Amino acid sequence: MNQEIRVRIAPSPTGFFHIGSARTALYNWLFARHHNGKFILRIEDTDTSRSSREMTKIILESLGWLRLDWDEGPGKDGNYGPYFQSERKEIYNDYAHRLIKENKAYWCYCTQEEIEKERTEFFNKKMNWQHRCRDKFSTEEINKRKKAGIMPALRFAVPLDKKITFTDIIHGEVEKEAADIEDFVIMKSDGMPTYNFACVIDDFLMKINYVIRGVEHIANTPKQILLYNAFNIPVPDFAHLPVILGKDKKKLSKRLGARSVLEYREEGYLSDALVNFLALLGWSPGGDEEIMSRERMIELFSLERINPANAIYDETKLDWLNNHYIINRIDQVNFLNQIKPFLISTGLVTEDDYSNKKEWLDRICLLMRPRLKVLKDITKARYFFTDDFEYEPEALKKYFNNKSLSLVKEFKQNLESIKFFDAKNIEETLRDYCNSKQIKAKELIHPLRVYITGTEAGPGLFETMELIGKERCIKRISKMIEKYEHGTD
RNA sequence: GGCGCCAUCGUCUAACUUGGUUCAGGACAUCGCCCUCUCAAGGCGAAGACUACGGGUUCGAAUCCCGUUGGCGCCA
Repeated sequence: MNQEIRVRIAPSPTGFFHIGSARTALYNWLFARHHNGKFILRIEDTDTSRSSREMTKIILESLGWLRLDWDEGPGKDGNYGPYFQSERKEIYNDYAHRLIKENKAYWCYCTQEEIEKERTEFFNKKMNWQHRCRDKFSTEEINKRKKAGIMPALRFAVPLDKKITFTDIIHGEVEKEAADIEDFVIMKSDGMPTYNFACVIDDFLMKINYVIRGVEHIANTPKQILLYNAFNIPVPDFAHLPVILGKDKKKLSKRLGARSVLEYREEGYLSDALVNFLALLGWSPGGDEEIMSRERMIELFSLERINPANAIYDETKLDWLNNHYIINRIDQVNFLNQIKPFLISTGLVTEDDYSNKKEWLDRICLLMRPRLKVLKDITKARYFFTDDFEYEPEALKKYFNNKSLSLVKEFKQNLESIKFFDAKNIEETLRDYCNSKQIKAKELIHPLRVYITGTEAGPGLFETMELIGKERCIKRISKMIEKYEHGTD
């Protein structure tokens, strides 16, 4: 086929843009890029509410951060717009009337209560139930109902004798008897199209030839195929992606800990790491290759290699991947640029400080680099930036005692005599001192770290001290000595 | 209730299309050792899956078929 491949994502701006939507977007994007096709963004905003503008912005921003660029959609006009469903109402209406004219759709004047009642009756008899009400009411009855103000919904008249089959790229053959499908609503009584209807019309008009979406829509597909047939328009190929489940095996949702894509940005995940992680959640290139650049993923991606089983979402591997990306997959300059906003947003430094002390800040960040799961973890380095930090109770319990105090107190004088307070000289001084006292270096290093940083964990002590500076180190030590002597007296 | 989808280590997955090379491979997490001033990072290693269960086909099944169970979803 020489036909250009066109795929789309159609998020609705009612919820938020979470990782499930992001993964669907990613797979569509990878597929389009792999085939040099087009990736289209369509906003399903038929439930027009005030918040939808805001939500649309979030979708655009999320995709932008993930660098999943779309070829047509909001802000990027193509020849098949508009790309907001709310601006396409006339189109749906038009198509609906074509079906009515051909007797393929009919108005349903049943009330909600009547439908409910019918359904329970059938349920109780353990019978399959599909709502059908063509020719149910006489013309007089319909007029009566119209006068009573009942607004009708438009239902599609399902051709009962058919068996619908389609080949899903991920799941293979899927079959469904048309008789098992109710005469589903295509236009609601408020004049809005239903998902199945709008989706078919839009996909057709936008020349979408591959529909890649979540499995929750696999049961909608036969209905949509019926619509394609009714309009006598070409049916696209389908690929139904497995769903991402929470730890309790329920579908990931806001309530069950699904987080918005933008939250990952705020936490300090790298978008490349998230993309890599999401790609692996349901897809694998086949071998042992796991860490891949976007280019590599585009090169290797294929729908056939998607695992049909649902995946449980577990972020531990994402944390590892993100750390790996921070250390190995971005260069120093890029790392420094990316961490800057976190230094400021976490209140560690001000914008002014940043430009004044850039070199010093860079050295701290580089020291912390292998220790960062997310960029926000830079807050662990708080003791570099301010004297106002917490002393960990556990650390104090272990190292804040008579023995360490006398050592630190004495060593303080050696520190004071260091002329060039750099890591090398500090280390030399400390090791000389320990040799002369016949003790192991770590016997002094451990308590000293706690005195100066309040914690047992962190980068090498000598580099740490150099960056904190002679004066502040000595001040902190003095303060602790004083505190100890007062506390014990 | 009907219908549809799914089922390999705790998690993500490879091998399933084209049955034998698999007493099931990799990664994360876990545990141990090494490196080391601690924590990370890095190196090495261990443990972890009778391939949900039960049948069948076959000389041979994780791989093909059927059923059961469980999970997920659609119809409201």
